[in-house]
Amino acid sequence: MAYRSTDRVKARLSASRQRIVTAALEIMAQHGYAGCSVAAVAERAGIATGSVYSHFPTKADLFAEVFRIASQREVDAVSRAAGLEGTMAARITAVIETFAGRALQSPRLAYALLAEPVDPAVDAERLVFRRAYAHIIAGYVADGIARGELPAQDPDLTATALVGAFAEAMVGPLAAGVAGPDTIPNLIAFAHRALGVSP
Amino acid sequence: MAYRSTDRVKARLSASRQRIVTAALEIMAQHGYAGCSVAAVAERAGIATGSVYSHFPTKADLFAEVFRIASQREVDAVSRAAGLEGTMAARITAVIETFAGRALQSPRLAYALLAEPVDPAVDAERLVFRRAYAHIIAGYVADGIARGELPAQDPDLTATALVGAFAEAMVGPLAAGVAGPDTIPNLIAFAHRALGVSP
DNA sequence: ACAAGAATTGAACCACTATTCAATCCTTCG
DNA sequence: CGAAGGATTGAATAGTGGTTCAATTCTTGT
Repeated sequence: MAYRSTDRVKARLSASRQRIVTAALEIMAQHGYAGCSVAAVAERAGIATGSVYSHFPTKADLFAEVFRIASQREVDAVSRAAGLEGTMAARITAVIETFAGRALQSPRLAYALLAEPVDPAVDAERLVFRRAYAHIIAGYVADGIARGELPAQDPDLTATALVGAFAEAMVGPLAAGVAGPDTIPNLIAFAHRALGVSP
Repeated sequence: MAYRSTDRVKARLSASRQRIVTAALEIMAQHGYAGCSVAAVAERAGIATGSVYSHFPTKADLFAEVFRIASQREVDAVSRAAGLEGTMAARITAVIETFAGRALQSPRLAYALLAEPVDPAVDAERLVFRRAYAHIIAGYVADGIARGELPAQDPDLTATALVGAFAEAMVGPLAAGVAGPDTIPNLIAFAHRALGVSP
């Protein structure tokens, strides 16, 4: 027994793995999923193509993780922003401003996460992403109903429908690169009506 | 000049083209876009693989047409149903019942039209489909505002957001194969609130 | 220093499927 | 009928890009 992997090596491996994920994220933000060949990711990470496969069994596994991380970031940002607010109206405003603001900041990445055609295995991760959003919003809706701020409704359906509404409303602007100045306020007004917040 | 294509031949060609489109639609309804290899379409149409290419320059062109036709069918059905109604509330109810009812009738096809990963060139056609829905709804919304049934709002944004909401609310049920019995009524209630129809 | 074994390389491989095309079959018309 | 040209065939081709693996380089413990 002349070799057993040591902490230093383990750290290097983990750093390498991290660099792969980061490289994939950067390429997605720049050229979308379409630009993410394994070779391109490896090159940007500064390793050989084949080395990707000592960290991830398949490309789909790599991008499932990439989507998971990127999505979590978005969901966390929205959750954090909305959590600071007290009323339902303020919360949903924060959700939309954060979601839309961040999407417009990184339009290519947002498009990849929301709508770009991807491998079916990766698409599954996208559904998780959308459900995570819906889950947060459903919590707020249930809360709002309990506090009498909102009329009776199915929190899950409302939340799912709102997530769809937000995503669809952003796809056009994301493709164009900019949103009209009223897009976000209009979307907020839509959401307030849909929730039934008292004006 | 010993040959010039005659009407009978032209009819046969056009019938053949039609059979290709129909075969593609049937396979989509059965196995989704994923099952639609050119070879599979040709076999179902009863012709050789290569013959597809004497009717369509590329697979993407074929499926752009297939999506266009299938989408138009859906949009027409919704438009027809809603057109029979007078009030905004009744119209949007008809839109949702028709859209959701038809989707649940052909879940695999609906999933392919709405959400399945497809070739980017075909994806573009999907956007046209969604915009066509939005356009119809935007007309109703503008009408509703003019008649004082709805509060002031941006008809295009409301319509786009509603289309996203409908699609998102259907994706789960389509994947599961069935919708809970309250999905459609709840979605109708959501849309009524979002539009601001007076109760 | 050296042997054992792990990590890395990157060019070759492979699977998949859209697309092509030489050969063949049909249709038209003199 | 026979020649001209179009339509059809389906096996071969080709482009793409994920995945593999023999060779090489690097690490570790004696």
